[in-house]
Amino acid sequence: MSTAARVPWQSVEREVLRRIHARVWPPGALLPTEAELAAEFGCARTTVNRALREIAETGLLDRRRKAGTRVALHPVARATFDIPVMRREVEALGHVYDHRLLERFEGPPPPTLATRMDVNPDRAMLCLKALHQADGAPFATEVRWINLGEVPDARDEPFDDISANEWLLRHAPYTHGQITFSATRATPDEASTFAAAPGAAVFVIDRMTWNEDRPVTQVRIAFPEDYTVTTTL
Amino acid sequence: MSTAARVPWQSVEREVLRRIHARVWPPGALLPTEAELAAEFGCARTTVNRALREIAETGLLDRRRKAGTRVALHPVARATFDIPVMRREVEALGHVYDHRLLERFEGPPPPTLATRMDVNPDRAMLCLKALHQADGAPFATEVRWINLGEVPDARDEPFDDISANEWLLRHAPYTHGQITFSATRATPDEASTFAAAPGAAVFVIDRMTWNEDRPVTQVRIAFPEDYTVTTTL
DNA sequence: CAGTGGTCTAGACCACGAT
DNA sequence: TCGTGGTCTAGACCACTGA
Repeated sequence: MSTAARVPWQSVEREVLRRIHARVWPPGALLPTEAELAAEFGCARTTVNRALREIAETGLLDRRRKAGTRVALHPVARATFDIPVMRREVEALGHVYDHRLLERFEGPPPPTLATRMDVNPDRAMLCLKALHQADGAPFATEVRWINLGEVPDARDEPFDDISANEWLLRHAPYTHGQITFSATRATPDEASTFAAAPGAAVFVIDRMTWNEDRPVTQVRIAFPEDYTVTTTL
Repeated sequence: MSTAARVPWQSVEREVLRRIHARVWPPGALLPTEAELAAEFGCARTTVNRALREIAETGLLDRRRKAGTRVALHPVARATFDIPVMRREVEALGHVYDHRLLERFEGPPPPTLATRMDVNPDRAMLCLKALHQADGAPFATEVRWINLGEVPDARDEPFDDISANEWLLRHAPYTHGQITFSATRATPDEASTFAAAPGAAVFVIDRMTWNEDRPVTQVRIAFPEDYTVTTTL
């Protein structure tokens, strides 16, 4: 057997993947039932189920009761990214992390943000503008709005020792969120911060989080042109 | 019981998540063992295992034999993106998809690409430049290199009816790949295609795939500024 | 060494959904 | 309707790793 593996469900997974790649089961093909595969591989159906479920999670298999398991016709590439805490990302690159709080005030959020977060546009939120640095050089800029109705303690936190992101992770739980990647032109502030030409491209990560149905925070992080987000398939 | 759920392992998952969010088990806290939780919830240990394993996959729990299960101290945001076939993405937006092959030739790859893909820089590859359109308007530009040593059939395919991506999905299996997101300035070609100012920002998806250890294809897809990639946490 | 999670098994019941 | 996957259970053995 070419697919040596100590863990049975993983060896089943490998063999199934091998057959898919080798076109033994081409796109659209119907696989044998779990029971049949269990008999073939000499293991319990539970083990086959675990293997097929893992593959189905990657989008390569399409499983439906009664219809059976098919090789996906349009295998969507499903990529998982880890969005680390900025400090850890910088340190993982071998640099010394530092951050500076550039500006801080309480005020009404911009109308578009109030709409996006579904908050009262007249209620003041806490706005923080910060700069993340690697070895003393600008690494990313951050503009953050915090919903003081949900996180009142933020008012008493200076955010000079600890970044807002790290503080929020510890003090303000969130149940779900949304992340958006995009490219845009640097604002004049960003361009000068990054010592880039006016109108240079920046990579933007926009992130909003909620605790149940209550908005917690929204942040826009801008990286200079050479920044990339990478993952493996 | 607030955590109603027909499926037991999912109700265990919800209850554990609830306790994490409610700081019953704050970051760093040690959870009871699987056996203890199984006794508390009145279910089999297998069921608790399934629930905790699912949570651990999101990065919220840290599990180790003997050490037990702990709430992660630095919960990395783990986001999964679906990178669909362009046709489907455009159609999902309610537009009519179309694509045009702009240029096609065989030649040696750029040196940087040959290095990245680890191919012989003297062996010709197939280069395709294409434009993806939504309702007749430019949606994205694509520059693709195909390794003819691995996919010789590509030479005989006109790529006028079917996009290279869709054709490759059907005819050239891949076992793994790499995806990189970045922001950069539009090339003059891209700027004129998108009717944007010279040097405008574009969002770039760079993707390379391998079949086992043999490089299959590399593609750079550029989107105009208003394009975003979004996911939920 | 010993405690904890990781996994396997055999059998069972059930929900979904194609026909 | 009834075949298929989804899940649960009870018990078991084992791999890893902290003390």
